[in-house]
Amino acid sequence: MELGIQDVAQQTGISAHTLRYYERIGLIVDVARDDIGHRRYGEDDLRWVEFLTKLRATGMPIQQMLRYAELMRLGRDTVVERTDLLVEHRERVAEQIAELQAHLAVIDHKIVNYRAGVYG
Amino acid sequence: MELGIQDVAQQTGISAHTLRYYERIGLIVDVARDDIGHRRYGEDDLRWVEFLTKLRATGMPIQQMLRYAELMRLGRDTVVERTDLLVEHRERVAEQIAELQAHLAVIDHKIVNYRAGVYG
DNA sequence: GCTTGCGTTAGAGCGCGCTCGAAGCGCTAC
DNA sequence: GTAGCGCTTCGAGCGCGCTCTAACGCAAGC
Repeated sequence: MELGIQDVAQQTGISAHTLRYYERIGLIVDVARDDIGHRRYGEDDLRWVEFLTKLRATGMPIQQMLRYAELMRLGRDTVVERTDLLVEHRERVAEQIAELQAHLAVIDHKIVNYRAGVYG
Repeated sequence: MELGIQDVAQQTGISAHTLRYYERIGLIVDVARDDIGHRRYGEDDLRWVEFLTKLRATGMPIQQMLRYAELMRLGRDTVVERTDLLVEHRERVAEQIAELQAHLAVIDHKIVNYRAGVYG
């Protein structure tokens, strides 16, 4: 099962432009090519891109995603470092969620006030 | 109780540069000046800036914050529209939190796998 | 054989939200 | 009086993550 760049774009929600950009900067590597030079993505590529979208959507900077990608390429010896990286990221995201919830409570409070006739 | 720009910067975590920028674009208006032209923030200003930080931290675009600021200036007739704006924003933030939590679960799963000796 | 359409590359440009720099003024300390 | 600091304005610059353009190639359809 091999996919063209538009297939991957459609399935991941990442534009073809951005997929090429990710490859250029090294976030995606070793994408196969067909006889006329067009990219052919395999299932592993698709899974990788999908994981990237999770990291990005949770606010991981591209530099860190690059580091993670590099560790993947270096093989299983890097599992501990990969785990550490993800754990650190998880903690930042958890904090971010907590902060969002706190701010949301303030906004909710404002909404309640407005509905109760407080005009300020 | 009046505050200089550095006081407000310190209390809100927004730099003096950014406070001036917010004023330039109209997010903050009618800041008093002392006899030599320096800004003097009152308590209302401080509360407003603090509310702005909540909106920003939850990802509200500056254009929308400007709209909200404008509605505030237009007085109590705009309470319904202000409420609508905040309710819409609240919903977006709630969605964003849900999405973050879903992505976090995937990352957690990856961490668990790594710790269980799954190397991929 | 020529148009249409999707792919390729390298590099420029963009939108957002700041962030900084330059030039100048007034106050305080020495 | 002069050095230094912190404030002022206005406009330019920046960092991030794309996003788009230009110029071209191949391949299928009419």
